[in-house]
Amino acid sequence: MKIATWNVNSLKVRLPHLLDWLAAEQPDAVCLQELKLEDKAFPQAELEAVGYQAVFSGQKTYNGVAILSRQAPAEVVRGIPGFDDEQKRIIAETIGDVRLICGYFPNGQAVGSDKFAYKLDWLAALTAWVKDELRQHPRLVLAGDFNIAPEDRDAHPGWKDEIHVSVPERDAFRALELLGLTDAFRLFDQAANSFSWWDYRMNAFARNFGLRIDHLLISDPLVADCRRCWVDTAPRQLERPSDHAPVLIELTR
DNA sequence: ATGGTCGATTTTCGA
Repeated sequence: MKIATWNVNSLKVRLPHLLDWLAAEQPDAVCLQELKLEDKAFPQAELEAVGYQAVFSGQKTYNGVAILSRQAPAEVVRGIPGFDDEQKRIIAETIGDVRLICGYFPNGQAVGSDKFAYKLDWLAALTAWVKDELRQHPRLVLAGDFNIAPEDRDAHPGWKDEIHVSVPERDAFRALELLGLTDAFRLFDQAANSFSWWDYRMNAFARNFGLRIDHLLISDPLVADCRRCWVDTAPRQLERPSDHAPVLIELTR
């Protein structure tokens, strides 16, 4: 089983890249973030035509998440239960015996800002909910754009003391790991300076000035089954790309 | 050197 996460930064603009990429990689499930479209504009027919069922939670202009899957989705949840939020950032479903949670974590803008406070509140609510989810679903994947680079090696050296790498954000990431989740990427040897996001500005991709902020955290039973985790930089090299690259895991079943 | 680039919507905002 192959599961991916990709912040597409406008599904409308990126649909051709997504369709090409699905054909090339043949993932079993894909978590998408930053759809930036309303549900009525979701390209369901185009995705069904290439063999993917979709569940989605979108809004105009901002945010928006979806999960594509070959298998039929069950137990779909939209938003963090009990956390009142107009921003569409969470969708979850069960495929087979795997619980898949797709999140577009708040950016946070700047350390100490109102949006930063919202980010930390959101992370606390997410963590409490995922703890419950893990009790009910031992085989669980939490995937998405976390907007957190968990360690110094996950940020290019010029990115210091800023949003995405602050102590409170990294502590929140650790709190998710302490629930019994593992950063699948770090189960394996990886090249130095492996990132998943590069700013559109200042030629950041060509200079590999990036951050690793897109993650798949997996529960212990899935750690035993995980054979590979990698960033696919190919779509980031295309014309008019998303600023994020997809990240994938391959499970033995 | 306080810029730069995208995407959706405007007379900027969020990333």
